[in-house]
Amino acid sequence: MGRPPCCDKDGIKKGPWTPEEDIILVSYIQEHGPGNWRSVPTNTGLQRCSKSCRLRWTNYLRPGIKRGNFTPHEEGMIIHLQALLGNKWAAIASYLPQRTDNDIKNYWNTHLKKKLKRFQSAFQTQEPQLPGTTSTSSSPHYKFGNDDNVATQPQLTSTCYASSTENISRLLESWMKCSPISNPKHHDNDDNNNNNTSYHGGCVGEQDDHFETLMSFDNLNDHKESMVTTTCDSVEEDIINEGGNKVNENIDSMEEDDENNPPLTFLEKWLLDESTTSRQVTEEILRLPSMF
DNA sequence: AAACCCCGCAACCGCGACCGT
DNA sequence: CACGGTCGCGGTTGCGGGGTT
Repeated sequence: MGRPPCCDKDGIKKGPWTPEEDIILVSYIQEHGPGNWRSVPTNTGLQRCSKSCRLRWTNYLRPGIKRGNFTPHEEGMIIHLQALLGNKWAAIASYLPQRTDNDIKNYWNTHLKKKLKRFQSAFQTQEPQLPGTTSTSSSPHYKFGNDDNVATQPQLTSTCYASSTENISRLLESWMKCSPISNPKHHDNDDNNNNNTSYHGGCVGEQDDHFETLMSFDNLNDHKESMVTTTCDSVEEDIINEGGNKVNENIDSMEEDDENNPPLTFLEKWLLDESTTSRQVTEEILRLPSMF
């Protein structure tokens, strides 16, 4: 609303981050924890705006990030959640803690959206009745599925980007040796930690596993609870606000079955339980694109 | 081999929400 | 309650790499 961009100031650098900048940022966050982004450029001397620092951290430097291929299961989750929540990438990302919202958004826009178009155009004449659905028009988001090529397609080829991460890892290694991991002071803003759901273990891209080892400070796990609560609330709100419009009958029936359970419970059950009907629907969808 | 085109991804931008004063 | 500052989210852009001609 007329507020000038935070990055308009002179001397604020834009564009790709250098490994050196990454090291500075990571070192600072290791010491102070994520959050209070406003003070990051000041305290680190980085010629970046606070937004840029936060973005760099959440989308690339944050530990536990998985890069590269999306598995069919991840794809199915995204399809499910997009159908449920719409373009709430942050909410979707909270169910795929190793993926960033940006990653998911990009993947949706570059892969899944196209598949939707292909699928819809191909089925405009055929109007298939998906199992478990009463009407294809009532659940339009399900009108597409997995392209075999997508999951197997290498998405992160060897680039200077990956080598940058390795450089950072190398440089950080020496830093870590002489700097025992401090206990980052948590900041009040829960939103800062929305994506910090998996700082421990998990599979990361091969170029990042070294990095992850360096970055796996356990105390960040404390942020989990607030994230889950937030997600639960937002999902519940979405379901209520939209009157279940985006939720097909399978979910409605599940909701009735689980009406004593919190919404998150049934949603997670729906998403994760391989035996649920809706899961079967997705599997059906995932099988469809082989014809394209 | 060079030029061109397409695609994927990292980063930026603008806006709304939230929080403290 | 109003206002200003900060943060997070979603949409968009632009660059670089790979593929094609």
